[in-house]
Amino acid sequence: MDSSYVVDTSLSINLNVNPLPLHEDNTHSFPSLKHTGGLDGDFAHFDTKLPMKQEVDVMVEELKRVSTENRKLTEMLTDICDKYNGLRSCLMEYYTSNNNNNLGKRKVEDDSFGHTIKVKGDSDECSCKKPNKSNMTTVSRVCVKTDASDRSLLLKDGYQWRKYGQKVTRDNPSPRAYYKCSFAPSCPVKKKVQRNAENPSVLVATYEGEHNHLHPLQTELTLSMKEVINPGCSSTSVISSSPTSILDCIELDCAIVKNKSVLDKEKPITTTGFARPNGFNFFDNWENRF
DNA sequence: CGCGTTTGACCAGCGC
DNA sequence: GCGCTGGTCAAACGCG
Repeated sequence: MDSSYVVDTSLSINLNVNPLPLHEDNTHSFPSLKHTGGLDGDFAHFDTKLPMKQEVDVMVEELKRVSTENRKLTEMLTDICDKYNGLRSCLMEYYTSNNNNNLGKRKVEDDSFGHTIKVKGDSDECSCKKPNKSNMTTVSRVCVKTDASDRSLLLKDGYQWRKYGQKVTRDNPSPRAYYKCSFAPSCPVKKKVQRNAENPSVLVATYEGEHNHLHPLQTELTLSMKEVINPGCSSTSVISSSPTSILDCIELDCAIVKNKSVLDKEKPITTTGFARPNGFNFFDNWENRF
């Protein structure tokens, strides 16, 4: 599952956006394609050589072909969404089963992916100072390499966060910033962001709790999918926006999944394509969107 | 004027 | 009980 999960997210899908050259008869039905000159000249040729009725027939045929393509693309999009949801479910099941195996331990050293760690009675860091209010708290850690000269504690992940505190801790000279999720008023998720003590260019974000709302991009995706289902809405907007949103969501999961090595060795991601040594990382992609 | 950030004060848990 | 520490609150401030 893992390999397909990653491989299937590539953009190598043949959307057949411009299939005209593949159909030999297109050059017969649409004379302008016979030439490589400017559009004006082609259409002039088109206008002068074909009778009106034949021109209409050609355009109707072209319209049918585009409609068919549009339908196929919509089906592909729906299929991709289904596959994505299926893979996501598998991933969540894997997390759940993996966490169940670790319930006996007081502290989970490492889950399989370093993504979501169910901790019984305590957070994953700071072993001991304060017990959590609930017995089971979802805690995840994400390490992101940033520009060493950038001293900000801003870490964009697509959600909306409100900073409510900053503190210098004893074991780390760099301050720790405290954030609450502000996308939904009742969302209990908190985030702590602090630079790695040994490597200040690495931002360590600790997420506590689970969002009780969809990811902002998933919300957008849901709305877009409704447009697909609703025949009254234009499909062009869907085609232009949804696939990137889907792939972005997949990229987010992939990036988090691949943080296992980061959590194991406490060093930043450098090989996934989402984070690079020069400070660019996949969060920059998110930042460009918000 | 609304919203987000900053920052000092305050609170609670833990060790001695 | 006291001091240390991490976490949270809330008034002040800045920005668009």
